[in-house]
Amino acid sequence: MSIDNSTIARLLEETAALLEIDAGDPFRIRSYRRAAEAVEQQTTQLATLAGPDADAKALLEIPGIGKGMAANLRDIVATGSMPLRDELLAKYKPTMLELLQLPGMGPKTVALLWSALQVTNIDELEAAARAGKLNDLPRLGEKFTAKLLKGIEDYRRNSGRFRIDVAQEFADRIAALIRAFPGIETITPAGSLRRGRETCGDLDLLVTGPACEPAVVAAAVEHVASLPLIHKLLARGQNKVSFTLENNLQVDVRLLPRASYGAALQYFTGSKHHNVTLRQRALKMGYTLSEYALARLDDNSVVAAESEEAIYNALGLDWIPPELRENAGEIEAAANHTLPDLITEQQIVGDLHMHTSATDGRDSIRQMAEAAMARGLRYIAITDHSKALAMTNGLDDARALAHVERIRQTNAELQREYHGRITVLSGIEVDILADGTLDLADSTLAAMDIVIASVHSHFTQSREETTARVLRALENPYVRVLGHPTGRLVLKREPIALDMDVVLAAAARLGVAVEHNAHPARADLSELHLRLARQHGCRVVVNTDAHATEELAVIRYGITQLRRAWYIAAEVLNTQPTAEALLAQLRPRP
DNA sequence: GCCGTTTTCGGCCCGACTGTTTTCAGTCG
Repeated sequence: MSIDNSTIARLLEETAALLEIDAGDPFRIRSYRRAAEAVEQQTTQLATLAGPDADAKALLEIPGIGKGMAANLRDIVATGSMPLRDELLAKYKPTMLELLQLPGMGPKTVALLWSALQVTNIDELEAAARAGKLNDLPRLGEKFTAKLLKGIEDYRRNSGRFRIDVAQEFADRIAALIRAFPGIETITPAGSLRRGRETCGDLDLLVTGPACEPAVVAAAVEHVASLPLIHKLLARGQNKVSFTLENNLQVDVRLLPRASYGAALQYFTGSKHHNVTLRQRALKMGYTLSEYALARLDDNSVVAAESEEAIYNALGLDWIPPELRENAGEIEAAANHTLPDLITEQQIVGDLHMHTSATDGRDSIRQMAEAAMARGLRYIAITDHSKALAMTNGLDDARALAHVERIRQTNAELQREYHGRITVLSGIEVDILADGTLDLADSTLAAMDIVIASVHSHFTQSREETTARVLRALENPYVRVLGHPTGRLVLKREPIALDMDVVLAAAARLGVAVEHNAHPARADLSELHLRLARQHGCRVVVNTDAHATEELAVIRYGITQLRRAWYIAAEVLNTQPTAEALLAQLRPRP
């Protein structure tokens, strides 16, 4: 099988890190990093673009890829490596790259430890530190050693990122504690939480208000540094406090004056690459951009600082929604006034995937419907499990048909009570069996408004087998939605079990809608797949897959992913105003 | 190694914090 984009990106990133240890030209290193990111963001497979019979110019179209990098990419596709990487690996050990993950360890220190003590991996580093050998080296005293040993311990115990909903919960709790201090008015989570990434490596909280003015900020810093839920205080400066929580989530709190709120929000929201490009743009215009202000280079006078919008506008740009700030073309679009009107949570008026107490859900049909109505939805589909999922009390043909009757009845009652404000569609989530057939009879499926087909079992199949199975299921004319297509868990970096390129193309051709599951634990379509789905012209629905009324709230996370992938309302089917309009957009039933 | 309202050379983002320093290098975001 040919090499995939994320592997290529990893090799480039690895080369950049090795070059750094080798004290290579910082700008050359940056270009390798930039190329790695560009590769990661491509939706087309580079193996084909850089293959032997590909158009030589295709690679050069990608920003950040020039002549030299294109040659590297062709080498990687042909041989699985490239000369510079091989050369560096002959000199250094690949395990040295892991040392860079430890706090306080950068390329210079890794290089120093290697040349002085021949340290090549974490175990050797720990042994050297415990033996006190580090203290003889310049810059590395007792404090450094102690910090490093703790860092190694933490790294071994937990080197993960946190799901966005978990990070959000802690952000809310910490914000409530900080707000107790008089003179604090606004607390905004910035960083990857504000940008809506699937996971957060750490938490950035931006605090402002009268208590954050320079003359008095020390007291507020003291308050933050002594919060009860701090597990370990990492750093505390004039206006910054860093600490970890019991679960090892790192929190950075910054207290900044109101006058520079917009600049700070812009700066700490990132992403890093977005900010770098923005600052380059500022320089070209004779400005300098920092966390305090956009200022003129010549006399340092402030051009904009209080609001993000003022800063972007002064740079000749429309305000850019945080979800798009990844340096993936959003700055050009903002300059040309072609940023899309991203889809919003309010535009989603239906949810086509949820479970009830008939199978493994917690609440009744009526409870789910009323909760949905309270959230402003106009239609939902009840889609309980079918029999193959025995542990969920899945429905067989007879129970499924009886359940449809109950859904219809409940719908009729609700229609009367609420004068048509909510419509409950009847549906089912059927399992795609190992051979690609479904576990309920077609005659049963014919009774459903919505049939979602999902892969739930037989994960021992190969990627090719699973793909073939899904393709066969899509051929069943009753299937209208492909449910959580990848079965992916966000924090488990398992290889995707499906060839999504093939699956999405088939779904588009057959008119089967593809579900983007909104729950962060099951966020099936990654941003990359969402972009791919759009390229293929897929119909997309965003669903909660709720198993209880309160889970309907997770829709916001699904919307965020859609926004990050630049979706507008027209591209998502459950923005259709009514259940009838929605059904008309789905694959026609036989 | 990339790139061009500085276009084939000479640029390439900014500031805070830490430790072990008596003026700063390295790391981090």
